[in-house]
Amino acid sequence: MVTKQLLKGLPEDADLRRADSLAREIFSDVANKWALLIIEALGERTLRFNEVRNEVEGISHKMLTQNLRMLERNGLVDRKVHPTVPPRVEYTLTEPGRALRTAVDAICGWTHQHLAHIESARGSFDA
Amino acid sequence: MVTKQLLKGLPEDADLRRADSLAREIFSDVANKWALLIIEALGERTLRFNEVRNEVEGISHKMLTQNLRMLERNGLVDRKVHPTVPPRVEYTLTEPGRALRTAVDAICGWTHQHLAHIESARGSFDA
DNA sequence: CGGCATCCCCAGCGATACTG
DNA sequence: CAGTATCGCTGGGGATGCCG
Repeated sequence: MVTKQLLKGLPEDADLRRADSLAREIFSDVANKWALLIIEALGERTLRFNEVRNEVEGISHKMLTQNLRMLERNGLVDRKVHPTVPPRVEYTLTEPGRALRTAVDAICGWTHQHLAHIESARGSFDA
Repeated sequence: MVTKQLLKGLPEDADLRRADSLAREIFSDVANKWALLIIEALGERTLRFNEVRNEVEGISHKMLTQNLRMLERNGLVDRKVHPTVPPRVEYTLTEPGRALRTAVDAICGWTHQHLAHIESARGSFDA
């Protein structure tokens, strides 16, 4: 199984341990609400900072910068600064970013497909 | 696009607005590190509370209960209590839970496939 | 064993303001 | 317009202890 190391941890080989802890780190970076929503918002497009902000409902200026930095650092988004005045900064998904987006799409799709089931499950549970 | 409403929000129809806010809520529930790791840990298996705890590195007792409750409430995991002493509580993914798991698998797979790329991207960025 | 409640603390986040 | 910095709060989450 491809995820074995991510979950089990504690392989004996030192290189594997390093790779695994790196994988955990990346997973933690990426598996959070804002990061996923930003990736989904970017899609195939190139957006400016405030355009992303408008696409991602409820995100604060600060959270957006933080997450964009993190995604840039991990090579998931490309940040292009145009040296104009006023500044113009454009964000685009890189190839790895687009690859991850298909997984995010799957989650979004899943969410919509199971809305009804979940709503009724909640109904039963809350009773 | 299947995710349009999740991202754009503000549809004019009242029912759509409700559905969309519900979708956002579910997405926020599900798109977090611990929930995804728990789903991945369960996989096709049935695990007891402390077994899940052992599979999910670093999760606290409290976080595990909270997330399991949340997943149960949303109908993603089934919780079965055996009235024995000491108690025995088993958790299993429901059908929707297993469906979501394929998306989580994709993320895990993606993580491993891009380890090298990400590591080098970090190297450049940090310089 | 698993769950719930309580306490407590720190990091995460929002708000605000200032720079290029 | 975009980014950084600072401040202040609140709530997330860890630790602990007690029940069924």
